[in-house]
Amino acid sequence: MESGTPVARSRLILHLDMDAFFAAIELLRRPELAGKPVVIGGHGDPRERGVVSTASYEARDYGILSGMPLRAALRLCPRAVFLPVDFHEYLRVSAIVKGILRRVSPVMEDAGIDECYLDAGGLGLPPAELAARIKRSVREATGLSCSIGIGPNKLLAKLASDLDKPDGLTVLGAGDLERRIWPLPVRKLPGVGPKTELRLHRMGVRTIGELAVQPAQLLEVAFGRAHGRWLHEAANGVDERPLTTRWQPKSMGHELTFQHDVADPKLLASTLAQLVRAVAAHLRRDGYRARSVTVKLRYADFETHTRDKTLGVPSSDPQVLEPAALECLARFAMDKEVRLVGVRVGALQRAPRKRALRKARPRRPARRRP
DNA sequence: TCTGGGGTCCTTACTCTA
DNA sequence: TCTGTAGAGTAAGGACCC
Repeated sequence: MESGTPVARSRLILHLDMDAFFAAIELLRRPELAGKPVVIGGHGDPRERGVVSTASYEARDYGILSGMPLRAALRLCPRAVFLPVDFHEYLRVSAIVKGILRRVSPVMEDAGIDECYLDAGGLGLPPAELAARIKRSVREATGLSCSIGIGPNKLLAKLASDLDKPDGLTVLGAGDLERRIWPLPVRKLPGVGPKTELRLHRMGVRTIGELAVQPAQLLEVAFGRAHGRWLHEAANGVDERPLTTRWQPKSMGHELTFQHDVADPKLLASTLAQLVRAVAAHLRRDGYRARSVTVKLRYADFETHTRDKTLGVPSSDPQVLEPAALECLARFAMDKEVRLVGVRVGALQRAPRKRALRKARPRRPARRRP
């Protein structure tokens, strides 16, 4: 564990990350699986199409990682226990953890089902003690362990929480950027995925420290303005992003990967219609209307394309959304088999609130304009 | 031999309009 | 009236995150 004074001005941000969250919850429900390699993903059948959501630390020892095809995980460890994803249960536990955090500080950013940020400034407790208390509360309430990182901004707090996993607690202080962050591979930086990593490697940049000394202008030319600037600032530990305490959805969608590739246009259209109805129900449940509809197809060769349409009037009505989606579908080339179809609606607007529990009344005629 | 699903954000290209 | 252009809106794709 590290402790020291925060690197920059006044901010003190805490990042909490649950350890192997899905797998840990399943182990809690099935104690007999403790110590065994457990893989959570898809419907729990490793012969089906699907990927690994989370693997227990024992499964990770076999090289099983999140995002890996279930079939590949099965080959790496045929004796692993495969379980389906039980999202509802994970959401329930997630809400307990977030409730604990919100009671500590109202300035809390929900950053996914198993992680969040907290503004830990001005709470009157030394950072390490605060973190230890939170870890204890989470364990008492859920039986689960988490890792916590504390730093002067979201970026460094997140990197800190990853330095000592599982069940870790890291406070990054002055001088820790150069000593503890710069030696890390660039891939550890949020915003550096496989493509950016490869391009950086080709530039001879392998560590965050090597990235930090690249001229900002060079990175902006190579990666575009926004991304290039972020890479430069992030590598230097600079991150001014505020905590986002309220979240508004910008789009909603559903997609489905077929167990076997599909060539039948009727099956494709009926599947799309089902997905549209589900999305429309989602919109209505949450009180939104959408003005754009995007249909996505992934062909058997994994090539992925989208077609979209902007509606004249925002809607959550499946009778409006479905024809728009089918119109998009008709614009695709159908010369290859399809493995995935999806629909997403965007440009969301809040639907006017309905007066609930009121009996239907004859509608007042629309008022004439003067 | 394979590669889920739910999202966000950014870039580029194109079209329309003032 | 013609031409050039800036900006908004739209469309499509790519990269990334959990």
